[in-house]
Amino acid sequence: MDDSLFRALADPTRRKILELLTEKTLTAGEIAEQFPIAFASVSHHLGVLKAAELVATEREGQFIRYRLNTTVFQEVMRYFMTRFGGQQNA
Amino acid sequence: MDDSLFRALADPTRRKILELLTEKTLTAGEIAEQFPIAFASVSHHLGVLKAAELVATEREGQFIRYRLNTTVFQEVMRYFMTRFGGQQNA
DNA sequence: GACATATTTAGACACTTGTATAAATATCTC
DNA sequence: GAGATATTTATACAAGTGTCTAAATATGTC
Repeated sequence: MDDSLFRALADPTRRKILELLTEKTLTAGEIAEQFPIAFASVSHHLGVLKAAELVATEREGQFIRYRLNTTVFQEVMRYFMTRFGGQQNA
Repeated sequence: MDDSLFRALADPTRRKILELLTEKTLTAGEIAEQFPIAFASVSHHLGVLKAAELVATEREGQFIRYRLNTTVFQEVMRYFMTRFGGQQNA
């Protein structure tokens, strides 16, 4: 399991970004304006999420649109299910 | 969702410890001897895991026995399932 | 109590991380 | 091309993290 994945999830701002993206795709600016930190800081977080392949991007003119990469979430869930999720309760 | 939980999961040594504990409960020493780092460093990791309530402990004479706390893993899985499970984002 | 074993805690240190501001890059409109 | 908007990259810095060695605490044995 890739270390960058869990490290990316270890920051609350980044998890909030991911949660926003479950609603709909958003541009970098639309994401940034929902946080009290500098745009450049949000951009840094987006870079971390992208490096972990938790999100994917697509340029739309001057905007860059972010969307969840659901594939990687399935990997995360499979990680937990196979190792810790199994039979002990459910 | 508690931040300490994801931070605890963000280190590969700690994830390995958790995986060891899925097999069976282990004492601190039994865990530590499986890693190339100092016992004190493993003890630190165990403290992080315990603070995140991913593991629980029980004293057994001079030993301290660690076991998984499956309840918290269920919370992690529920987090992923409810937010990112099974929805497609165009 | 004295000593050995098991484990944690205390400092110290290098490295990483989240943030900020400023500069750079990309695209659009004129 | 010039200027405006959108976003990233560069740089710096305080705070956090993982590791170490050494010291402290807890238990068991004599």
